[in-house]
Amino acid sequence: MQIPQFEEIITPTDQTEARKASLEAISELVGNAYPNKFVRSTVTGTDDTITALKSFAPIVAVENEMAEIKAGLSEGERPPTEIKDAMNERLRALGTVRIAGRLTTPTRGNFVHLTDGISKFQVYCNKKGPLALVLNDGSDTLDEENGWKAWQLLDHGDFIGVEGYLFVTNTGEVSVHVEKLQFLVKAMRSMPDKMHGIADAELRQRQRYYDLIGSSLQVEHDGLTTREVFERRAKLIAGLRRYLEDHGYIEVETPMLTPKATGAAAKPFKTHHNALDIDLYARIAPELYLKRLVVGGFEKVYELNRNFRNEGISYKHNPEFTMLEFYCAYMDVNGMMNFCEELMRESVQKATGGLKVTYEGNEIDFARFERVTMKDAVAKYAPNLAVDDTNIVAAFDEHVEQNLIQPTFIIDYPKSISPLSKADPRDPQVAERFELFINGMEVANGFSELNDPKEQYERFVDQMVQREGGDEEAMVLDEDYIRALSYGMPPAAGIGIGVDRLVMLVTNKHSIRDVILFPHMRPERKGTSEEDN
RNA sequence: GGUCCGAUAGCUCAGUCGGUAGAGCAAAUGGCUUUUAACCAUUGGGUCCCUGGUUCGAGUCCAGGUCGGAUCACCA
Repeated sequence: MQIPQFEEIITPTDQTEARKASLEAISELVGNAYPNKFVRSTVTGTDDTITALKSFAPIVAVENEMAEIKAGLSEGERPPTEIKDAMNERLRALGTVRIAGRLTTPTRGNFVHLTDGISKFQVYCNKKGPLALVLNDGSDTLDEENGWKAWQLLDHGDFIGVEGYLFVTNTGEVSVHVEKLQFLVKAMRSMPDKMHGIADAELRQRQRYYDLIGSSLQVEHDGLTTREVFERRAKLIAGLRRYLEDHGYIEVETPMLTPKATGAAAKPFKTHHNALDIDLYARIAPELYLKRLVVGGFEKVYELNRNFRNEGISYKHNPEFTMLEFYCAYMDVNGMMNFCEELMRESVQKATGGLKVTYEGNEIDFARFERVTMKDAVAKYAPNLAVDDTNIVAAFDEHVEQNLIQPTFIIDYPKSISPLSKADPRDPQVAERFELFINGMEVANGFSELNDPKEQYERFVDQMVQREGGDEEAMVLDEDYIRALSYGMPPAAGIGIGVDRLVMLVTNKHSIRDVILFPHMRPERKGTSEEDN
């Protein structure tokens, strides 16, 4: 086995060497340069994160008042000392603060900013002191000389913890005047460009941590920072969960490793269980498991987790993607569309604060969802095309899909391509099924669930025949699912929602890889030709 | 998988007709020490993605490959 050397992973450069030297010098001053903890103050009432402190009302008030005063001053004129003194008295009354974070600016001079990844807080250090240096055992000594020495050994990107009092600067920024300095960890590599962040998409995705650092240090932004994209993603997902919980749905987890890959039309990943000596497949959909639970009496059930499909990668496809799937007993396809609209409205509102989002120049309005039959949609966008049951889906894909910008439910799918869906009572060739399209992307797929075990069996058999005929994505017969249905599944509607795509829409990201923290990529390879085996 | 585009310093990017490898930020050294992306001066830093070819000479031209991006196909 070839184990790479540390230096092969952390390739020495002038930057790493300089930082190594600075780390050694700091170790001489403080002992172990990797302390185990830093306890933050609770001036804000809770843990004083930088974000909490930055948005703390008394601090915001001082900054706002200073901004007003400064607006009345001429360029370069300093605010009156009495006013500043009064403010500083208010700030000092808040007590001693202890905050920690990453240095966002090189330490040339007395001022630096610390960030917690979201907000920045300014920190001031004066070599005239009083300044204490905290040693690794937590003890500290008043020692301006060593304290200032340590301060100057700090590098852009290091983590420090500081203790001190709050004051306002001439430019009106509330800052911490450092009285005690504790070194927390050294950043051994240089930080990203502060104006541009990480522009290289490959670097951004392979080293998301570096991208996140870069976006937190970056001075100016167009659109959301990487951090904000994933916070918005979390809010959207929390909103989805909240809405379902509030409406009586229960969250479950069904197998990711399954003996049969079925419940959707897709190619699976295959793996092997050694102890049982059986092949298993990463699930392509949780659908059939969730409906087994409806049989068992879970009337409202949902699962929000990953599906895996062994197919191409594109701006809207990642091999593993997050799907929200849920089922509701006694509901049909129309009830499900209504519920889906409300669910999306609530969640989008929670994530973005509104119902309208701008996506690649289009304004998408989640307030209105249209419902159009597939036949009418094709007739509208390809009026001169003669369509029948055999070519309508192809015609739809080719001529209609990319035109559906505003939220649109396409309804009345051919039954032949909907093997788990009930037929429309008015037309046996049509399925009670919809797909939701937004900005030309399929975002959701739902239907009235077929619950007649005999008919479901026959639909599976049709699929198996197509499979034999070479359609690798035709569904696999699941015998236990037929058995489950034979115990009786109440009428029910179900839906699958592509969460990543919904996140793309609310974050204005063109690529699914920008809304997945660690998207799938080919393994990195060294540029040399020496690798073999 | 097809087509098009790209890869140069830690990061962001220039590099003209094929003729000694460049800038800004970051880093080092010295100065400054209430500053708001970039204070001043000086210095160091390169497998120009890899392999091969053409040429007196290749970052630059050619071929093959690697990785990435866009797009098409398939899928959600």
